[in-house]
Amino acid sequence: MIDNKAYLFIDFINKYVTLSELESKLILERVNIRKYLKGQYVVQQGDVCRYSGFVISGCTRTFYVDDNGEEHIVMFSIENWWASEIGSFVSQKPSDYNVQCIENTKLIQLSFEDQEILFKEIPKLERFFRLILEQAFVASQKRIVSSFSLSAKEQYIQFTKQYPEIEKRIPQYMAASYLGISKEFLSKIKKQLKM
Amino acid sequence: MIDNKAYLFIDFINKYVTLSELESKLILERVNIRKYLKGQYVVQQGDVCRYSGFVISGCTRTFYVDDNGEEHIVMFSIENWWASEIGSFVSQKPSDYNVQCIENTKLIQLSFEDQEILFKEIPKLERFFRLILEQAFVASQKRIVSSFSLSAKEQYIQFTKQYPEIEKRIPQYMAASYLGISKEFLSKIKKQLKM
DNA sequence: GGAAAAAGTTAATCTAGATTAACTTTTTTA
DNA sequence: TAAAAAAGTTAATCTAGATTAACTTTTTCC
Repeated sequence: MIDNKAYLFIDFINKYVTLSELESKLILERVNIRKYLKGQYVVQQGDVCRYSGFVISGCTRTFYVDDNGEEHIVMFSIENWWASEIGSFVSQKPSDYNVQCIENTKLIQLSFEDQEILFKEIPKLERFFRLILEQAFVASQKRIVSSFSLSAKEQYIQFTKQYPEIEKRIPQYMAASYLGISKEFLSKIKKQLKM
Repeated sequence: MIDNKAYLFIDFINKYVTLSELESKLILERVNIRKYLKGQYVVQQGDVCRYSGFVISGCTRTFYVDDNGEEHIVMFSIENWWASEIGSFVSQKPSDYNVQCIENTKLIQLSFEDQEILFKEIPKLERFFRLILEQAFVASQKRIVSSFSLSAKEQYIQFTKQYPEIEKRIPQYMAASYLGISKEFLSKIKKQLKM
């Protein structure tokens, strides 16, 4: 692994733990950069997620297709965030979700096997992932609470405040899907908010 | 720390990583057992969660009280599970949630400071918590998807299948709160399911 | 640059689940 | 063991948001 902004990944890890030069090198030797075009899939429902992915540039959505064929967006990932299907990655079992690029996207990828090797070589990576997961879990719990305690309008406002960069980059119907409301109703909400 | 079923905690950790005798001893020296009566609070909204807690016996609920004074249950914890407010514990900032015992409950508690010391003494504990958090995060994501893609009735059925032991032990209105529906509507659903 | 596709809007109608309120059953406790 | 409190039920009414369908605007791409 040579250039290509892979250092962004190292910088990100360094926000949580301190990597030595050698450790950074060991990581960069194991990761691959992969480019996807808008619309392409990183993981498809039913496939095993072989790589965990860190977004260097672009944007992905993780979504579930239910029995009625309807899509439900679980998360978006932009620069400096994860874009993998953790459930499938850690169990190496078929994924329940799709991960699709909604912009041209550049990912840093690390295979399950290489990640395990790196955990042995650099135990503090365990700490890094623990800290990341703590954050992710807390955010996920918060989203559940919001969906129970706020109206659709309040949830939309919260979403725009919490993730303004994401809201600007995604089509409106995807925001609706993320919030668990119909696109028509989100349209109505936005109209109300303008007035 | 002497007896009192604290070994359950060690057994639980050993499901994820392998502890030596010495390591087990180091952990047991740091933890405390604490007993709570039904109704008592382990953490109150606004307080900092000083201890992470592992349930030896009993049951807790973690809930949020919204601006209208309504309670929303985020999770239940029974034997062999966590009963702490992770968001507050890891940041050592005031908690958004209450953790209350809904049965007489015995917890293994570990202070934030002691946990950090143990992470240094036993780095594989980082791995243990990473693995636990992966599970918790995946379950949390799944709950979000269910709330979007299933009807209240389907969600209730899923809940009873996924957590039959919990469903048996909690009052029905708490199950409704966990599912994000009114107790009256859950009553209706249960009636339908009986016929 | 124009046609087709994708995204967004509007309005009418519908419905899952909330709310209210009166009531019954179960549990707790003095 | 009785009365008070907590939990659960039932039914009528209400509403946030879904659905449907026709339409407009924006984006894509030959």
